[in-house]
Amino acid sequence: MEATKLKKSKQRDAILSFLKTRKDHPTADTIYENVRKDIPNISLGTVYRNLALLTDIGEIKKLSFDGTSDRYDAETSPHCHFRCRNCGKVIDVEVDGVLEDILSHAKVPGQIDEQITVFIGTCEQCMDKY
Amino acid sequence: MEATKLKKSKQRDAILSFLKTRKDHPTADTIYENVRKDIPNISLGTVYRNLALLTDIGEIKKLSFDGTSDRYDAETSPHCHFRCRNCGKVIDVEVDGVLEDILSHAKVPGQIDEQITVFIGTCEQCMDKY
DNA sequence: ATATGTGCAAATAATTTGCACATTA
DNA sequence: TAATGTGCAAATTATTTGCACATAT
Repeated sequence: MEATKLKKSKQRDAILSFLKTRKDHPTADTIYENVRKDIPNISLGTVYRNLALLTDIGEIKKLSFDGTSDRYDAETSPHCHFRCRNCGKVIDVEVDGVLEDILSHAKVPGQIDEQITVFIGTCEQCMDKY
Repeated sequence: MEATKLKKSKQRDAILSFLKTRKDHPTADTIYENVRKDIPNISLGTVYRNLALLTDIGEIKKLSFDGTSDRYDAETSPHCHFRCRNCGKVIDVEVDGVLEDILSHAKVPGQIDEQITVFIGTCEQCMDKY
């Protein structure tokens, strides 16, 4: 929360650039396993610390879902997510205009900084299986 | 996930009726502490088990937020939530019509069962403090 | 009687943190 | 060289689970 001078770190850079290559909202652990290929002795704690820091400064977004691990997203423009109850997959959903709409209709006792919309259901692949 | 015959239990009844008295989306632990007043030897495990069961059968809803404990809501009609980043409070938001709207605009590769919208920001009380 | 529910305590899973050392500005 | 970042391991927090006993049908 406090303004503190940022120093660059190769760990943070590696975490952010890895995250930018992915559109599937990986967990901290997946990020760890991947960044490790470049920086073998990076620790999971460092991954968590940097993800928290990047989230604080708005470079990335943290997505929390029911029960499971938090996921991270380098795409910060307004969009929604769809999560498959069956396979756990999380994908982006474009809903152009509707977010602004919902914001203008919502009577909220406070100031809104951010809005999260998640659709939950069954994805096409999983529906095909049954 | 499997259909299994439900037996009634006073613990489950107490949990559900307590939850119905609250509009502030309490955590499992808060529910535990309160139900305990009536059923002193109820265990936290039982509270979690029943909350999971009630969620499965759709009697209540489970809300997951950033980092903190899951919260539970006995109000199952469509509505959104507002969460104060500062004090953690979660309150209901009425957005009549907009949810249907967002659903009809969303192009999702699958079948949607449920939709969750959370506004995140600073509540009035917290804004006054600064 | 038999399936389902419970209490308890231990186990798990995700995330955070303290501390001594490393790195950046 | 002073502030910030890291690795490691231990600690914390939330939640789940195994098991023997209790309760509902």
